[in-house]
Amino acid sequence: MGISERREREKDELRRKFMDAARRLFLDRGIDNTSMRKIADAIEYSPTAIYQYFADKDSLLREICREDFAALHEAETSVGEIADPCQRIWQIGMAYMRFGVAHPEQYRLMFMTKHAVDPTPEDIQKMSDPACDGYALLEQAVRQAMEHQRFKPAYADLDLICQTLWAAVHGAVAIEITMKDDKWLHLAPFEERAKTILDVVLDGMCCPPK
Amino acid sequence: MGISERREREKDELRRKFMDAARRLFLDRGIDNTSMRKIADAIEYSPTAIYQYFADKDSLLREICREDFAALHEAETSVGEIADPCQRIWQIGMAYMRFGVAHPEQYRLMFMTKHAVDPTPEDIQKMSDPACDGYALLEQAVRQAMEHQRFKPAYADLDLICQTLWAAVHGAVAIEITMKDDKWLHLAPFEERAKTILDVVLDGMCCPPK
DNA sequence: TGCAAAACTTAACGTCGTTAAGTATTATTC
DNA sequence: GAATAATACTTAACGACGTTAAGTTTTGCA
Repeated sequence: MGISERREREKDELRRKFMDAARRLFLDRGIDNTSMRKIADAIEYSPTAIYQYFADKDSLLREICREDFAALHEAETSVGEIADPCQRIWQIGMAYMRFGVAHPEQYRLMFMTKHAVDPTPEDIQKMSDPACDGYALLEQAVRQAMEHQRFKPAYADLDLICQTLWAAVHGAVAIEITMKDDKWLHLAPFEERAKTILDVVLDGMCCPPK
Repeated sequence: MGISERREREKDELRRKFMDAARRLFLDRGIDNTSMRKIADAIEYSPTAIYQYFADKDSLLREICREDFAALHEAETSVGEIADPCQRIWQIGMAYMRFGVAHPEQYRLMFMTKHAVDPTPEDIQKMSDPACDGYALLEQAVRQAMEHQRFKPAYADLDLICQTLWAAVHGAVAIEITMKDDKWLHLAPFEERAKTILDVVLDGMCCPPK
């Protein structure tokens, strides 16, 4: 039964080619200027061939998005082990923001676009695993900091702390992505803004190690 | 010469009607589901009639956006005079965020969409006037707080402070707008998140009044 | 009343996402 | 090994989009 396996393999390969072509075009020409037709054309297939591999454009986008989440997660874990939990949060935040500005098109797709996705049970499991999901990773770091009493008494809600941190870094990235070319705004250099917001937020929430 | 004045008036009225119809549709059906054709149809004109009043769809969007900025500014000024400069910043921030979540489509257009606008000289003047522009209003409040030595010594750059505040509130609004319907996220109630991020950021940057 | 300009419409172009029908190619069955 | 069934892919088409060009009606003025 090696035949059907080869067929399977070929299908996977073509699927891969579609996704790679799509991602390439997204990055090169922007997501809005990338049509199904252009994606197919890039690998010399007819536009409708895509629909044997992806239900529609949104599904294709979602699959690419899924891979990007994995990439972000890797960027976040690349900070490695850091003893001080607050320092660790700081580094994760910086990794997040650097990823965002380095991959603006992906970031826009991941966090600035509404997707009507109903996550599969499998997704849900992955998402609560710090080894897979970026948010879970942050949660883990925050939980550690909480255990070491590194947050001021006013900040005791795990979700709220995480979402506050997330809002801060997301705001910084989103503003950079959307506004960096705007003439009328004198934005400070991004690294400076990124570091400042993390400093400020952590300074606002944390207390020194006992 | 009353005739040409009446004509002028009529042009303005029709222009208004196009803009009102456009905004109505944006709010009702979302910005992406609103086409030039539908806008024209809504007030019983042919699709191409619009192009006598607006160069293209983007121009129409920009004009609507301009009005929304005025509305946001009004929301921000409605907090009134508050003696304590940091309290004032807090209130402006809350007004900003409440505006954002109350008018998500507009907010998306205003702050989450890239516009390649070259501001006119007139625009530039308006934008530096706290009586017109929201960012200038924030800047003014921050400047006042600086004058009263309400920021920690580490935070002495006006632009950086403003942009840090902005990133925080923008992040909160943007996450709410984009993610509020996402199943897999347990977002805390918005008001809570909004208040927390302002508390945290101001707590991180400010020191008590001398 | 005739004419020029302005306001508006119709028709069209090239784009898009997507579906349905058709055609090759491949695997399976006799 | 030829006939049949399934798979993979293409062609053609639909209805929608933003926008332009050409045509038509309406209007103001001589």
